Amino acid sequence: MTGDRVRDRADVVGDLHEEVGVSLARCDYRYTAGRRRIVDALADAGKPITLPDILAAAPELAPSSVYRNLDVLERSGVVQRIAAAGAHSFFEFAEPLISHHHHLICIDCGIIEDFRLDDDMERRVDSGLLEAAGKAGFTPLRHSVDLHGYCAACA
Amino acid sequence: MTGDRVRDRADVVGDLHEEVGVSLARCDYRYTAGRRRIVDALADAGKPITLPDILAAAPELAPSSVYRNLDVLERSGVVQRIAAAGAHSFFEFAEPLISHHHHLICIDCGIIEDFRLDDDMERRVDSGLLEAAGKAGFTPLRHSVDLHGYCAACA
DNA sequence: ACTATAATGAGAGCGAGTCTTATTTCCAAC
DNA sequence: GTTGGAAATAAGACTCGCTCTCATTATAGT
Repeated sequence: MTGDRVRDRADVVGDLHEEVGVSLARCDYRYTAGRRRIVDALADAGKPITLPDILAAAPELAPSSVYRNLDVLERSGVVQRIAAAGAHSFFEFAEPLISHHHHLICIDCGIIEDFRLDDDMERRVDSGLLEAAGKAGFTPLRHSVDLHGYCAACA
Repeated sequence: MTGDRVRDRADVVGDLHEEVGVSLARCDYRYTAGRRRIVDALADAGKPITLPDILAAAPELAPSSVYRNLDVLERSGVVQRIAAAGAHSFFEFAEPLISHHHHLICIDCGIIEDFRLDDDMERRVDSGLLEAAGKAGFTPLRHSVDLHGYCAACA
């Protein structure tokens, strides 16, 4: 029961680490303890977080190393950066490590949360975007749909 | 003929300036020559541009003044800032000065272009987003749909 | 174990953007 | 017109998120 749930979670996290390890190895990067700590912090958060968030979760890490490793993880397709104006960037797992989703961005406190569109809607959006891209001679790789407004806490 | 076309364009730009002036006045800001130059640069570009772009179009402007005025224009609802990771922010007219649209963002050269979805698609996307926002206790103000990939020049 | 290669950590360095302050411009009242 | 007060400007100092450098340390592969 409780034991099983813990076991399950450990397995899921174990799978995550394995997938990350494979992604890193594909680019000739090593999966070091520091990188594992970053991945743990991202997994624990369950939403996009900033460098200070990561340092708060793993104070033993050197800021410069975290920046470098986030860059390595981004290059390996493990994490994705979300740019914020005049503030810290946010980081979260990239697809396919995390299922396709979009962002709720609070224009007051800056927090970013994930949300999913149902498959039908997602397909329609995607085909609409593909069409628009084709007309513009654009080769699309991915799309992002962000909702800007006030989160439950700031409303 | 040619004269008429020029006249028409001048009228459109005149309307733009008038609208901007009203927006600024509503926030007790003045519509100065420097701010007008920025608005002209944005109008001439017809797509999101950066501070260096604005300075290239209007070298007589002081960078600090342009930054300050972009901030004023953003506060007045005239322009909108588009954050870019580790690079200059992009600026363009906000709605309703420019019709609702989305962005094609080249992940190679960084250029940003506008595109429109047809009204039907836009409505569907919007209702889908509203529903998702409601579930999360989020109060949405606006949405952004960006397509990331390679532009015609970089493909 | 040995060696080549990658990763780390501390701090210097970079650059986009903001703040400060003295000066100038604008508008309105007289 | 002149004058007085409020807003805008310009130049540069400054902040801060982030990257680079480099000496040191850890990690494979042989």
